[in-house]
Amino acid sequence: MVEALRTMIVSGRLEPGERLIENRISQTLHTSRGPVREALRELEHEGLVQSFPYRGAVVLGVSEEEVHEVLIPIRLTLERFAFAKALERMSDADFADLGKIAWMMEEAARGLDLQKVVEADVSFHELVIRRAGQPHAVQIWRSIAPRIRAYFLRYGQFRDLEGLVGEHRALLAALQTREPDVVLPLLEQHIAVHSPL
Amino acid sequence: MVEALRTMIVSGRLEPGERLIENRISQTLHTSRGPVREALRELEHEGLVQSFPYRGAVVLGVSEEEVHEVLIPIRLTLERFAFAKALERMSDADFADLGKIAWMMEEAARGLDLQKVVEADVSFHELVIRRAGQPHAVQIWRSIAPRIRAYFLRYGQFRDLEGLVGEHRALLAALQTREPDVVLPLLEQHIAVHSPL
DNA sequence: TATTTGGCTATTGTCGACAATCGAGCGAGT
DNA sequence: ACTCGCTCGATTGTCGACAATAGCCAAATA
Repeated sequence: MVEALRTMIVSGRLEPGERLIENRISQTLHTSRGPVREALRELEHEGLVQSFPYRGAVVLGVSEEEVHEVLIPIRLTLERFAFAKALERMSDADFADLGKIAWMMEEAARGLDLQKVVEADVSFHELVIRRAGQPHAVQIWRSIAPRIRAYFLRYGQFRDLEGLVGEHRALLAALQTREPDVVLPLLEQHIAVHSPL
Repeated sequence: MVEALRTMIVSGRLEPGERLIENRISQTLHTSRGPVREALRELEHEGLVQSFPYRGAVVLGVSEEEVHEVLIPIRLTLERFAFAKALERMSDADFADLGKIAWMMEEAARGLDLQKVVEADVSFHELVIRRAGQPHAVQIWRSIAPRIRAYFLRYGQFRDLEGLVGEHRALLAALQTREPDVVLPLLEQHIAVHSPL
């Protein structure tokens, strides 16, 4: 139920600056104001929404500058650590899961379904970060990823989806070598180039 | 009202692993479950609490490894950017405010009031970050700072409080020169040495 | 004895109603 | 014309009651 509202915003159906009235949302979503409030708070913590006491909430935009100068560098710091940490801890089952995600991404790319591609992309990275075994790393990832995703879905023109799939396949292969010197350079290039996801 | 619960946790009155039952909390805080729920969600987004559907929430600990290998590096990335950005935008009134905070910190340090010292420390950094004019930077800071603060208050023994004050005075002076080459090295050293805050 | 099934309790999730607050618009006085 | 204060509508903040769920324990069963 929270998910519904988030996708409404992340997918860009709501424009930045648009007001979010709890009552109206609760009606269109056929629920009460309680869950809506929680969803709004969650989105606020994800930086997609800003709310003012007694005055409501508005959809927040993401500037290119902020993405490139704040979100991406932080993401890089986070993932560099998480990937290095996860290397030793990934099981064969994990690699299989990553392969499955890569496959789903490929399917979505073939169908030009940008939404699904991005979704798979996020899952891929989140799975690795989870395997780092550091709860706070996951926590921070969750608070940053939605913004990058929103930026990509809103302003990102259709890029080289096939190439994106290839990069994740390469990342997976690199992870399987369990060699930091192989994984980290690849990761940095992956994040820097395809800046958003 | 949210603040009350947060300080209960951050200040270490609640042990990691302790269960947080909405009903009990709402009673001890003389409020209803609604605000308590919101507070818990907020704390969850700040990484101080973890909650499981239909099973409640527990206080989360912060491991030394996570602080040093995740939170501090991310904080460094964030502040490096924010300070550089804020340099050009700080007004004399801002410098005056920073001076006031430094003074309050000194008072607290003299009285060995660790809680107040840390509070002033956080304010100092948040003010500069706010002046960077990048909403998302502030957002991320808010989601990271409470954890570092909690770590410091819980496990950090009384350190060189006077020295800490001095470092902030130096930071302020550096900011007033508006020279990145002066500020950034000082900042990096400040964060790295006094690892928490 | 091991296992499953059923109810029971503690706790969170959801709802609708009411209270508090903010800002806009309006009118009176200068 | 301008400012001050007031009322009023829109919206969020708070509350108490009820519904849904997960985990536990005992009883029934093989």
